[in-house]
Amino acid sequence: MIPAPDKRLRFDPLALDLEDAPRSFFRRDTILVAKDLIGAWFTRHYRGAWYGGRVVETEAYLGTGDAAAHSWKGRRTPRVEPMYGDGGLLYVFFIYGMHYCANVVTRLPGDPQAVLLRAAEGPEGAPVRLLSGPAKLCDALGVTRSASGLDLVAGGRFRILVPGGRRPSIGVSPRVGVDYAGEAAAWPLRFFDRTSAAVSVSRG
DNA sequence: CACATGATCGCCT
DNA sequence: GGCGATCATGTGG
Repeated sequence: MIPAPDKRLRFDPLALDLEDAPRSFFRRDTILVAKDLIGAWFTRHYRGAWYGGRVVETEAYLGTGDAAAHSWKGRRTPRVEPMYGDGGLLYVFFIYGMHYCANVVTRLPGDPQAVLLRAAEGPEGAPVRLLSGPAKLCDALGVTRSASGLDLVAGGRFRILVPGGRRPSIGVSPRVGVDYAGEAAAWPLRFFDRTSAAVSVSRG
């Protein structure tokens, strides 16, 4: 069973003019998806109510040629399997013995790329830093291993809702915590909302 | 089977 | 900016 989300993340999607991102949104180029997820809402439907936050920080993981990606060199294990699925799946992994991180799978089946959700802003009234980090985001929304592989598109419990119109000003930097990845550690694949106070670490 | 390590965080200095 | 908490996962024997 998936843990309950933090009550402070409850919100009303109807008040925000949001719509479900379609499959085609996720099948696009991973860097484009990572940028377009800034400003989108990562949401969870739980016991008749909606919970979630507006994504303000992401990282692109580019698949078999990216030394920082779990699918580097085609590595394919039960854990990583959702990355090999269709764009729009959720990929959750456990790290450091105590934390989970959530990724949105991109591209087509067999092309294991994804976008890590690093930080979000909760609805009005929620503590500013409640979702400011990939593990905190998962903790607050109740995202655990059992959510890995779920489809974000099929009208299920977890969804990505995108706003119309205006786009935030987006900053770019290298990814966090991937120093081991050689040349790939310097690639500019972290994206964030320049105006958000909820961005997890320094603003490169 | 055993072991090394990590897409982290918060607390300490 | 260093460190400990704490364990699934992958790799190698």
